[in-house]
Amino acid sequence: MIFEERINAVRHFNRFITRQIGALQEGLLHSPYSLTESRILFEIANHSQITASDLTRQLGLDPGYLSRILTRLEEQGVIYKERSETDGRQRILKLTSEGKAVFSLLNQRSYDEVSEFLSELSDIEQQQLIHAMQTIEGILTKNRRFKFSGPYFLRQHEPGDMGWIVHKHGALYAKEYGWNEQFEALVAQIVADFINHYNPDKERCWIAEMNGDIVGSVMVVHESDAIAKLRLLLVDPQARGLGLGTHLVQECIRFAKRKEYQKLVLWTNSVLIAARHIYQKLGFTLVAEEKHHSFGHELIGETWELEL
Amino acid sequence: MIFEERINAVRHFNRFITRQIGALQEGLLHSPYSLTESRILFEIANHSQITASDLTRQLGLDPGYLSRILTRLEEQGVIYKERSETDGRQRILKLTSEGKAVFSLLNQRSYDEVSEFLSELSDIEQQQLIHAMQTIEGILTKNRRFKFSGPYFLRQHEPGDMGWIVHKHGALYAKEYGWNEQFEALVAQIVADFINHYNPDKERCWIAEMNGDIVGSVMVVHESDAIAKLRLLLVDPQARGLGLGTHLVQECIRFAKRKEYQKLVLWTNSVLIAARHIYQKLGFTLVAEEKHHSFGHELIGETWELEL
DNA sequence: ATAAAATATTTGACAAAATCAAATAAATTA
DNA sequence: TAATTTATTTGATTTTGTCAAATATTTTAT
Repeated sequence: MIFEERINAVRHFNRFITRQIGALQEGLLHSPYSLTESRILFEIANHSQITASDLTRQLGLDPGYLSRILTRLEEQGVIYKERSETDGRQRILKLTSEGKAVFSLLNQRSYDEVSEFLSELSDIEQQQLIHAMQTIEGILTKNRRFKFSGPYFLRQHEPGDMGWIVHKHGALYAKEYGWNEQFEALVAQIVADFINHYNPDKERCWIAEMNGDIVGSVMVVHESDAIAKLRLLLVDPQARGLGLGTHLVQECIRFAKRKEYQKLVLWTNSVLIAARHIYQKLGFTLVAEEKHHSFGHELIGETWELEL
Repeated sequence: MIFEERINAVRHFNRFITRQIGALQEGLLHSPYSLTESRILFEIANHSQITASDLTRQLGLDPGYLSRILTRLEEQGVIYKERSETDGRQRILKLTSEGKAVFSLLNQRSYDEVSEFLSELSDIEQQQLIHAMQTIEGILTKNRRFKFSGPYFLRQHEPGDMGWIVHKHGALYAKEYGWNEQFEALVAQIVADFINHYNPDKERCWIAEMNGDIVGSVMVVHESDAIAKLRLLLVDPQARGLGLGTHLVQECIRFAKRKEYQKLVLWTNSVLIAARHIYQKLGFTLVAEEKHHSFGHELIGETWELEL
């Protein structure tokens, strides 16, 4: 197939999917809520700490328009707003118990609709369809030209995120470096400490989300009044190459400066090449190395520091 | 992957593509025309005989809304309306020369945008993407649940369609039955005769379109004042199983009755099982058979008739 | 051949969805 | 401490879309 035909094939698909988009969401349509309202309810239901500005980024909506929709939903008694404790400008959005019932119905209808559609396809067709959808999503998100307003966005942690961090570290390092479950245990210990001693004024965790999936994390913890420690930097393979790792570390540096730490330190291992590059590029210096036998391998641990 | 995960994968893609849809059409967006207007201009530019009601079917728009958009486009001087000669209620929509310039610019911008996006992908990725898009389109259009307002629609022929009929007959019968180029020559002769002696009062050709592609055809020609002949019934493989063949033949029967023919006849071959089924189901009877050597094969020709 | 039904398009009256600019309050940076 | 940025809200307005009814023609039924 020559290049020109490929272009036309893509344009053809664009026209096709534009026509289908209403039909794809039909399950959400036959309800007193518009498609946009349903999308908003879906996001609120799936995040315990979401704010209006998160929604504008995630769904690409105008802030004023969104604000009015949220006010209406609040009047109808499906959501309520709570003043954020870490930032007085923000309002945390949550479903009321009535809202949960409403969402559950919408969600069920959409689920059933897709279920019914899928069940009419053969097993092979189902596999082909899902594989094709994942291929398209993968290729479109990797390519920045198609970003809406950044392919990913950062937020602070909320319940459930810590489990993701542990799971992802365990799975990813096992797969890429062959590390054993001792590593997952170490990560579990770190997040347990973070939760138990969390001090919002001095510590922070960032979660990166892309298309509704969590794709990255990092945290800054209090070591002493002068020293902050960066921990658990992770970028999911599906989000690599987007500058997400750098963005996360920059966020940590800005936070540490703002909170008047004098030094940001971190511990890593020499095999983690991609992470090392980021630290180096952002001005960290390697101050110590030591061999250790951990996670089933011979490793070289490294301590890096950044004067703020 | 278990069934439940598949459902969630599809729903995830639906949310993803809903977000992306604006970005996908970005090339059309930075212009004085809205996405809907651009889609309308695209359809008008690509059909020399299109009407407003065709557009409502193709694009799924409200007739009143569409009428107003068309009036506006006419006031702006990009399109004009012409009374249809075969149906006084219809207005044929066409681009003015200014409209052609406007469309050409829009079209070029959209083309360039996609071209630039594609060129940033590797050859493998391009192939994967296009294959995935075609897979999705194929599976979604075959499944009636996702239809907008019927997966296909019928219209009368317009310039360019006859070439498609010849090409498609040649390619399809060569592929499925191994017929040689003699067959394509015969088809070419038939369409040439149709065009040269076309009598709108007594003859008609229908073209079926689906997602912007032509996927089927059939024609009724005048044999004598009492006898009409059905010719060149064709259904593209991508549209099989939708009842299109039956629909096309029914259209022919209705037309022949209306025009007060007493009999509708047709000639076919015994190997064309699917077509035979349709004729039988709609009341045609087999009145004659004869062996003949044509198109490189030994065939049994059949004559079918329907009393009207 | 004529009356009734269906189709293509237009128009009027509205409602819903979305945009833009400006205002306010809190947090961050210089 | 002042200036800037960010999150949210509000007012004014435009765009987009829906629904029902009207008109002209064509098609179907009798």
